Formats: sequence, structure tokens, C-alpha cells
Amino acid sequence: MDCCDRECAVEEVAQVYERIKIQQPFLLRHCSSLPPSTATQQLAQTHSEALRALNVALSVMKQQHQQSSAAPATPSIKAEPPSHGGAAPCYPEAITTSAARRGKRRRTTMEEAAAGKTSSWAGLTTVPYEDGYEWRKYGEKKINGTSFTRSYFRCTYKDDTGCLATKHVQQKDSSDPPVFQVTYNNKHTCNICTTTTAASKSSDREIINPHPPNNAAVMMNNVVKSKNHRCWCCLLLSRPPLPPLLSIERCRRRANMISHHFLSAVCSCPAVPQQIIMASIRHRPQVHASPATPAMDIIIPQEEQT
DNA sequence: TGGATTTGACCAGC
DNA sequence: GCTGGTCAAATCCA
Repeated sequence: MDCCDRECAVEEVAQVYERIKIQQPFLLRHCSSLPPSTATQQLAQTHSEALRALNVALSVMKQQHQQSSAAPATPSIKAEPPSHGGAAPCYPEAITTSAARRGKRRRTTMEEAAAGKTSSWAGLTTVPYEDGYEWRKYGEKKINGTSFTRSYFRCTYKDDTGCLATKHVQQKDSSDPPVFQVTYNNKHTCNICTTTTAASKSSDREIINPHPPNNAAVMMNNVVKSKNHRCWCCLLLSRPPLPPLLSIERCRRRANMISHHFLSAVCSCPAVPQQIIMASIRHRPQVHASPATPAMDIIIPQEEQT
């Protein structure tokens, strides 16, 4: 496939993606107004899967396009399509690197990753901080031959559960939105997602039901009726590993941190004020020098701030 | 005040 | 000796 064909394909997929994305809030609203049934369940589920698949396809296609237009000497990295949470990468089934040992780790090169000689896994994404897990930053370093610093993260629950999952995020370019290379080491063993409500801080951690309802209508009703107003937007867009349920307050804060792509993908979420969605569409995402900074600035309307 | 982030120092692989 | 990954004290922030 030549360059023009590829661009046409990307454009076509992008158009379909935008069309489905626009339809999703209306569909979900419609489903929520109907009594739960297999048909509405399947419709909502299929719609969500289609949206996610298109998002994945777009990410991969854009990535391939960038790689093909790069210098030939540039080594290709092992990049698999994400399985959840928009463009966030997923984990391989087997991660058994010796680097999992505590202490200093053997460096892994791009070549090794491409050759599959290392069990760590790298992928490109525009939403490096939205992969459904909670991460705590523990370091940042300027890497030779790169324009941007690399940020190091470990699982927030390392101390609680001994989870050894780590990742590092390296911004690759200043494109719009910026592309990040995310490298994961060690699989999550914590198996917990946490939530923080507006009324309580992180002390009230809870284990999320591993089998949440797939029915969009049920989930919508739960959001509307439940006292703590949990956000389910991530659940709707994802498959295991499950992202955390978020309080509306937390989701609003989080909306300030996520990229244009992801935000527009969750535009059906009732917890994220429509004004934020519109603001994210009106204002082009800003490019920041450090990947640790938000991918864009969104002004939360005054009445929405708490 | 406690949790999260920053940042310089340290350590081990290459 | 250089470099990437981690540690941990200092700092920030809600």
C-alpha cells in the first residue's frame, strides 16, 4: 500500500470513528430510556467495541505512517494494538523478564524489544497516562539522543500489594497530539483498582467487582441512581484489565489530564461536563515539553468546579 | 498532615 | 566511564 492509499485509509477510518463517536451519547441515552434487554445490551456493546476498535486502528495506522516516513535506520519497536482504554497499550500475556528483580535492571534496547528478546513491552500512544491503572511517578531522566525527558512510574499499590509493575513514558515528538512511547515492565499483580470519592481520600480503597455490568443502560442507571455517582465511562470503553471506577469529582479532575483523543472518546460520560468536552474540541491540545504535564489545558466552567 | 511529585545521588549493566 | 533505572530526601499541594 503506497503512501496515498494509506492516507486515504486513515482519513476514512477517522471519518467513521468521528461519526460513531458523535452517535454514541445519543445511543446510550436511548438505551438508558429503554428497559434492559439483550438487544439493547448488544447494541451498546457493539457500538462501544466498534468505537474502541476504530480508535485502535487509527492509532496503529498513524503510528505505521510515522514509522514509514522516519529515517530507514530507525529501529522499529514492538507495537501491538491496545486492547482497552482508547489508545493505551496493553500487556503481553507473558512478562518474565529478569528485570523484574528488585534493584538495578538490565537495559533493554529497542532492537531487543523488536526482536522479542525482552519481555518488557513498548508501544506508541497519545494517551500514555490513561491505561486503566494507577501509577506513581518515581523518577524522571534525560535520556541521551532524545529531546524529551523520560518519566518513570510504578504501580501505586506496590507498597500495599507488592505489585512490581512499572512503566516509563518517553515523548517521541511534538506532533499534535504528541506521541509517547510507553514501555511496560512486569505485569500487574495487584488486581485492584481504586476510587477516591469527593468525600474521602485514598484511604477508602475498594476492590472493584471483576464482573461489572456490560449493559450500558444498567450502568447509566447506576450512575444516575447511585449515591456516590460512580463514573463508568472507562468501563464502557474498556475490556480487562479494568480501569478504576471514578467519582464524578475525580473524573472531572482527570478530564483535565487526559488527551484530546481520549476525552472526545468518552464524551458520552455523564460525569464529564459537556462544557469540558466542547472546550476540548474548541481548543487544540497544547504541546508540553514534559510528558508529565497535561497533554492539554481545559478550563472547567465555574459552575462545575467544586 | 499525609500523599504525590521533583530531583540529585547512587548503583549496576554494558 | 557512561548510561539508564531506582532511591530517597526535599518539596509541593489539597
